[in-house]
Amino acid sequence: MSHFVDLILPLPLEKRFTYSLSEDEASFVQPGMRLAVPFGKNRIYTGIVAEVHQNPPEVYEAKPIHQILDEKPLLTKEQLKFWNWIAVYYLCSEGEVMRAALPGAFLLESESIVKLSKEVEIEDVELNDDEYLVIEGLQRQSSMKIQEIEQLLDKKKVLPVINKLVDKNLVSLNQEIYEQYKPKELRYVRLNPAYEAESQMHQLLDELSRAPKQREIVLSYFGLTAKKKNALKVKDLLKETGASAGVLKSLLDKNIFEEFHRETDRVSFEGEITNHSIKFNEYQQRAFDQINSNFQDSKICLLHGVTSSGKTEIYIRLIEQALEEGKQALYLLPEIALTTQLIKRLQNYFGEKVLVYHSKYSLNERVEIYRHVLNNNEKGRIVIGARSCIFLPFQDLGLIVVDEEHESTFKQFDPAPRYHARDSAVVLGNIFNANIILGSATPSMESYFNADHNKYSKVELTRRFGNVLMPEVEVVDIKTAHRKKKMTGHFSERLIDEMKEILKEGEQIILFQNRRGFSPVLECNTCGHSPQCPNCDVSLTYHSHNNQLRCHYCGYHIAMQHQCMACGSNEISTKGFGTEQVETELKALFPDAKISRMDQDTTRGKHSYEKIITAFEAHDTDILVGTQMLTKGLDFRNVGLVGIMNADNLLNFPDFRAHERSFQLMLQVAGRSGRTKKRGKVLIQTYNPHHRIIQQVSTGDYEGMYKEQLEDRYQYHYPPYYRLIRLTLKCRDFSKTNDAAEWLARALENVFDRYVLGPEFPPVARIRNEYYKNILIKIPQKQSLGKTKNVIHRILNSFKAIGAFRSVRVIVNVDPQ
DNA sequence: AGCACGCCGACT
DNA sequence: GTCGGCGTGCTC
Repeated sequence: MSHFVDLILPLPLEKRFTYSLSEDEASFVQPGMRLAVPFGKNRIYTGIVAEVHQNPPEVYEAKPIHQILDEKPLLTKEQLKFWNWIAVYYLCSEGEVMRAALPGAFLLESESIVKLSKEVEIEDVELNDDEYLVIEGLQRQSSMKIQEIEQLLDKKKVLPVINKLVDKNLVSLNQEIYEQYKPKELRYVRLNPAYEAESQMHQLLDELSRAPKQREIVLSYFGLTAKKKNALKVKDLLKETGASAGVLKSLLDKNIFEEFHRETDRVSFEGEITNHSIKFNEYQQRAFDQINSNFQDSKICLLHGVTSSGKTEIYIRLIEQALEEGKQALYLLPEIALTTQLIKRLQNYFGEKVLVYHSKYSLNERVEIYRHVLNNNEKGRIVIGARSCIFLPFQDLGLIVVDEEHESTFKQFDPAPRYHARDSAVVLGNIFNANIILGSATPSMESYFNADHNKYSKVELTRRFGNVLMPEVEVVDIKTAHRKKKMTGHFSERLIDEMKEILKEGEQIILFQNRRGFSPVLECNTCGHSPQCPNCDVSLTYHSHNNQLRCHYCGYHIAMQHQCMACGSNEISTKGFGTEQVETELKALFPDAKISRMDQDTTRGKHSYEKIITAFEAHDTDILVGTQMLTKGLDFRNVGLVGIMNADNLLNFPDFRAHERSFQLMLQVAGRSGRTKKRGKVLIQTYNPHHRIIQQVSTGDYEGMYKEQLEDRYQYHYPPYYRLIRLTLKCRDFSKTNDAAEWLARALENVFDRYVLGPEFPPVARIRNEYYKNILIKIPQKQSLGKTKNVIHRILNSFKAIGAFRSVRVIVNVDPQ
């Protein structure tokens, strides 16, 4: 009987691929294991076993596999099920899910290696220049990668050259597979057992009398090993004696010491559990009890708690509860909120049971965390991290916390799978029958709607911890202020006065300026021309720190221009304002204050984000200017005032979620103010002081905002009443993009009729010299989601079959944010 | 996605 | 003449 295996390969291809297995292999291979398989002419890929079976493929001969990479499955049954759900729901391939889900180090790929054939007489063979260079190179370094040969010959197509050499039997072409994960090893030393007897020991010390440094090391070794019996790290020994590595080396060379290596764990927590036991206030206690009783009949609970109402303590107790039942817990956070503050808090409580999983972590660290979770180790019982955490191989998940559930960064934008971690977590939770808690001070419309319609249960926390009052919000009308000439740059008189007051009292200030879509752009005062990016349809923005004009989309940059490129005029000014300009104006207004800025430019380095935060916490900064980064779960104690520089550029964003977003953002920034005893203050500068959202922010009226927005969403057919799928077409050829979009929209309209919108150019219609066009499909609640997706799938397949549109790519985004 | 293959214009 | 560009088709 022959055996076959269906594999998921990490490619954007829909199909699984079938390979043949030997009898032995078939008895060993299980779903979830990794296999290395040949793919295409000369490549090797890592595939995941989806199924082992005995049905030979009908139209082709299955290739045998190359190698089995795992002893036992790397993926659980639950994961395979979950991957499949993501692929079906978000209209992408399982292979794309695989790429997102597995730490890169698990995906071995082959590389072609060229080697010199053995025992050939090169002298008698005729070689051209390129061939000669390759042979000469191989005589020097025995094997070369294709890329190295490309460099050597300084051309791109080297394969013809290599093939000729292979034909002449001079070289061979092999595939080499790399295991990317390398266990971290620590160096240890021990005394050569020959010296262990007491007499030998004395003799040794005598021998070393003329090498005092070496003698000292030996003595310290005895000292250290006497205390604890286990092996001694080289690092510790050298640290104790202060001797150099050289001295130890001579002892090793003399065979007095022996060196050996041991694998160690990269992910470890070295602090102490301080375990400040949690004291709930009555409101927290009530919420906690309510959540627990809700979990009895509904597994998903929305925790709506105002800023600093103590949601984290509730999460911690819920996690503790899950652990007591012997289960694992997952704590999801939006990317930007991965603050050390929260992680420390959890680690102080749970010690090394907590692991942080994050895309910024190294290849190797991620592999180790993955294994800990897979083996259901003590370490890693609690995983905290951003969206990709949902792909870890949980064995017995008892609780998922989705903190700041309204955050749109939970949605992956690019590349596929374009999944929403909150929504996917709900599905993951279902698979494990786990409890799920979605928490936010400003829940998303979708989640609140679900709670409203009894899909989720809901618990409210309306009091701040320690009964601190919600900040007092004041709206400043800058239209009037401008008219009355009471503005200094972008600062109203009210804001300046308030800031002076706060600084006098030694408190801190946060100023919020949303940069999105509103960066400083150069404009000629004579002809109105502003420099454009040659590759994208956007204006270049001015960055003062390096005096450059940059494109935010493709990274194109030129030096700052002092003459208009169109008319040559010298009168150029910057329009729009970002954090940088706020900072400059601040320095003029408050020359004595210590000012710091937090935005994409200042947080580029690995720890720069942390540095800014720490400096602010330590009160080394008086005024912090920043973008939305400021809003994310930072817990400052001494902020007396939060200023929102301009609320209007948030509100006027062309998106159906703009109002919801503005409300959430403003309320979240406002929440940074006054977290200790004293009541904080928030100043909102706006041209539209009577805008409903501004009013709702100033009274903290979530319910009002929700009701009103819901009305709009109903009226204009948007979520949560309608689901959305956005198709984006992308191509280097402008008219092809148009034609293809038109074709696709018509085909969709045939089925979905008026629920198809577009095609439309997005706000930025050309990026990196590629043209974009969007089609939006709205799906009414009663329409079957599955069937709709099947239809879209079918239409996309007919689309791909049209030769003229072959160069047009279609990006599918389900539930676009 | 990668990669081979094939066709076309631009140069040593 | 060859090199490198890109469009097309295929991968068990």
